[in-house]
Order: sequence, then structure tokens, then C-alpha cells
Amino acid sequence: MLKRSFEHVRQPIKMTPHPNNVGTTKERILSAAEVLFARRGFDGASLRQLTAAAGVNLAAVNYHFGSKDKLIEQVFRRRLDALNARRLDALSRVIGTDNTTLEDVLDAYIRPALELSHDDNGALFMRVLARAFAEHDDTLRHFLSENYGHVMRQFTAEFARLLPQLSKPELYWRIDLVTGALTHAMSGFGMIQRKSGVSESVHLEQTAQHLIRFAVAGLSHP
Amino acid sequence: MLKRSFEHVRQPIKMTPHPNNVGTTKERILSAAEVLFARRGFDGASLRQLTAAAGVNLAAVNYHFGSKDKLIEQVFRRRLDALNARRLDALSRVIGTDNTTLEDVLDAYIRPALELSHDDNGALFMRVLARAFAEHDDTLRHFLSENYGHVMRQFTAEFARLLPQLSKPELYWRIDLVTGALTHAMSGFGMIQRKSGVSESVHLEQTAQHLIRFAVAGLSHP
DNA sequence: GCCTGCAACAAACGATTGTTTGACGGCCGA
DNA sequence: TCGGCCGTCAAACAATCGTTTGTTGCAGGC
Repeated sequence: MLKRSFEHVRQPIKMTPHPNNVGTTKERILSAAEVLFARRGFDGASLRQLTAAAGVNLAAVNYHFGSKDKLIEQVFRRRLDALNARRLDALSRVIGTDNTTLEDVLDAYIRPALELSHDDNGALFMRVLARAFAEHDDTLRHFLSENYGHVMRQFTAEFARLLPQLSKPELYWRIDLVTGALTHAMSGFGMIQRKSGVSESVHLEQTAQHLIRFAVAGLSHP
Repeated sequence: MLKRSFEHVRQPIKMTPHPNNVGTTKERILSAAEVLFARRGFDGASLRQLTAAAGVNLAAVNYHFGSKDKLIEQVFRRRLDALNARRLDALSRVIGTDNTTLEDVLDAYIRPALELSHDDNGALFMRVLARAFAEHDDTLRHFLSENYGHVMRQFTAEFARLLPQLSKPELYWRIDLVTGALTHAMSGFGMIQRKSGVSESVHLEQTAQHLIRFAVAGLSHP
């Protein structure tokens, strides 16, 4: 029997009143939203908690963003724009040569995501993203596809070039499973947690190495 | 720009009024809860939507379960008890012999989960589970660990026996990543969708094959 | 000096939330 | 036949939700 049920998921939580006493009102709202959406979900985090945590007035969200839903969209855009720009930048530096390896492309795919998940509140955003994936929502699917689908297509094309022996469906399957492993690792739910004696940058490097070797094996096995 | 924002995630939805006109009130509530929690999340699904879908009175949830949170817990228990019983049963049939293969153990681990995700409303429960994972909640973590941790430990021990060359941390990493791929595949968000011409059972078999071969490669690479 | 536009604020809006209440009716054992 | 439990029901509860309102202070342009 659970001593405490799942109730706390939707219970009010304690927060330091003004973790963000710097930056513009919009930025403070975005940062506070990222934290609270990660902790409580889109429905679970109320605008009152959110604006209190940001140290701004309740009406500021509707004033600056129009609605709570528009705010959610902006939280996505702010992080995903940066993530995908870095992914494409990293990819452009490793392709086009004859000796491009699978590890290179996977590194360009994985490392920007891992770095995002290790800086600042980026890890929290990864949980927001994992939540959104779990929502399994068609509108989100379209949003991601329309705005960031070209990134995925570019990586897929490169994987196809490096793995010519795989049929299209087979390749898609394997990329899908790699993405699942990556998402899971970044959301940080699994057994693996950073050891107390290990620095943040070392842990990032270890994670990247494990992921890349795992992905290489999963993608290129006969 | 999104034509429609993420708003619909929290908008009222249309449902057939009484999809479950059979079974006891408790069972009808549990089934309806599974469907609605998967579609809208724990916060997004209100007791009024839920009881209306089940065709029961609003107060029935609090009467039979005590609270909404207790109901959530029961939704978990009903499915996870069955899943883990089948996992342990499948595992017990493949271990203990000298010629147990990695494929056998992975099959015992993956197939019950996939079969659950393909029968009845089981696929919806998988989305509930994926959501819960994304919630990244400590109470949920403890609940899963206390109630079903022994299953995971048994599989881990078997993996360790079959992969003696791997250090403990290395093994945990790889199992973690396999779990991520499995969860992702079952939540059904990825690119791979069942083709219209493929029957449900064939698709299950294909998914199992892809997952097992991917997992074998990821677990046992040098 | 006056006016306009922006940003922030307290206060209130109607709607919806989970939960509780008390009454009603049918069933079963005594 | 009576009495008591059990499941169901409409109705109401206080609390909280996202959003809107009207007002205030403070800039910079004319």
C-alpha cells in the first residue's frame, strides 16, 4: 500500500518565491514555466503558481503571451530552435566527406541534445518534452513535424547513406528505437543517475559515449 | 504558426456516452479511466467526463475508490500485476538451462509488454504508463520499485549471467537504454505505424522481432 | 505641459474542479 | 413483513482554474 498516493502530483507545491529575479518579465515567465511544466505537467501547473514563482503578476501571462497555450508553444520554440540549430550545425561539419562515420553523425545528433539537457534548466525542458511525447498528441506531432521535420529528414538521409544495406522500413525502425533510448536517457528516469563523485561534464561525456556505442550497435547490426 | 495551438489538449472531448455498458460499476470506471487518462492525462481527464463515459454516477468514483488518486493507483495495479505475472512466468520457462540465450530472456521481457499493448485497451494503458514515466515522479518511482522491483531485479540478474564480460555500471546502462527503446516503441509515438495492410498480430510479431534484434545488438556489442 | 502607449497591478469574472451530502429504492436475512 | 445494508442518484460544497477588466505609474514625442 502506498503511504502517500499519487495525490501530490496535483497538489500545490512549495517554491522559492522568486528564483528568477533577473531578466525581463517574458523571460522570467518562460523560465518559471519550464520548471513548473516539467514538475507538474501542463495541466498541473497553474498560472498562479507559475506567476508567483516568476515573481510577476498573474495577468502578465495573458498580457505577454495571449494565453496559457501560447505560452506552452513558446516554451517549446525557445529550446527547440536552439537545439536544432546546433544539431544542423554539428551535422554540417561532419558530412560531405568520404570518411564520415556513423559515430560522427550520431554525435551530431546526440550531443547537442545532451548538452541542452545538462545546462541550466535544460534538463527540465527535456522532461517537458518527454511529457509532451507521452501526451501522444496529434497537434504536437504536426507542430514538431512542420517546424523541425527537416532536421530529422536530413539526419535520416545521412543514416541511409551510411547504412545502404538497410531497407527503408528497417532503417526507420532502428532510428526510432535509437530516439527512444535517447529520450529515455535524457529524461533521466532510468536507473542511471549521476554519481556524487562525478562532475557534470564527465557524466555528460560518459552518457554520450554509452549512447553512441549503443546506437551504433543497434543501427548497424546485421 | 500553429493554426490550432496546444489548447485542445485540455479542451472537452467528445465520447460515445456509454462505451462500457457491461460489467460492474467498478470495472466500467476502471476501463473508462484507462481510456481517458491515456487521452487527456491524469489532470486533463475530469471525473465528470470519466463517469459520463462509463455511464455511472459522478459520486461512484469516490464511493468505490475513495478518491481520484486511489482510482489512478488501481488503474496501475490492474494492468501491472497482470504484466509482471506474465513476465515472470515467461522468464521462468527459459532460465535454468545451460543453453538459455539472450534472445530468450529478451523475449520474456518484451513480448508480454507488447502483447499487453496490443490487446483491448492495453495500448491505451501503455500510454498511461508512458505518461506516468514522463511525470518523473518520485512517488511513482517508489511505487513501481516497491511493487514490481523484484521483477526487474530478476531480469537484471539473468542478463548479468548471460553477459559476464560487462561491468555492473555498463550493464545497467545498456538495460536502461533498452527499456527506453521499448517504452518508446510501445507508446507508439515514433515514425513507425502499423500499415493498413498488416494485421495486428503480424505487426506485433514484426515489432517484437525488431525490438529483440535491436536489443541484442545494443546489449552485447563489444 | 499634455497626450499616448506600454507594463504591471489588484480584483473580479464565470466555469470547472474533486469531494461530500442526504435522500431514495431494491435486495437479503431474520 | 420488517429492518438494515448497499449501491445509485441529484444537488450542492468550497476551492481553484484561465481569463478579463479597469486602474495606476511611468516613460517618450509633440
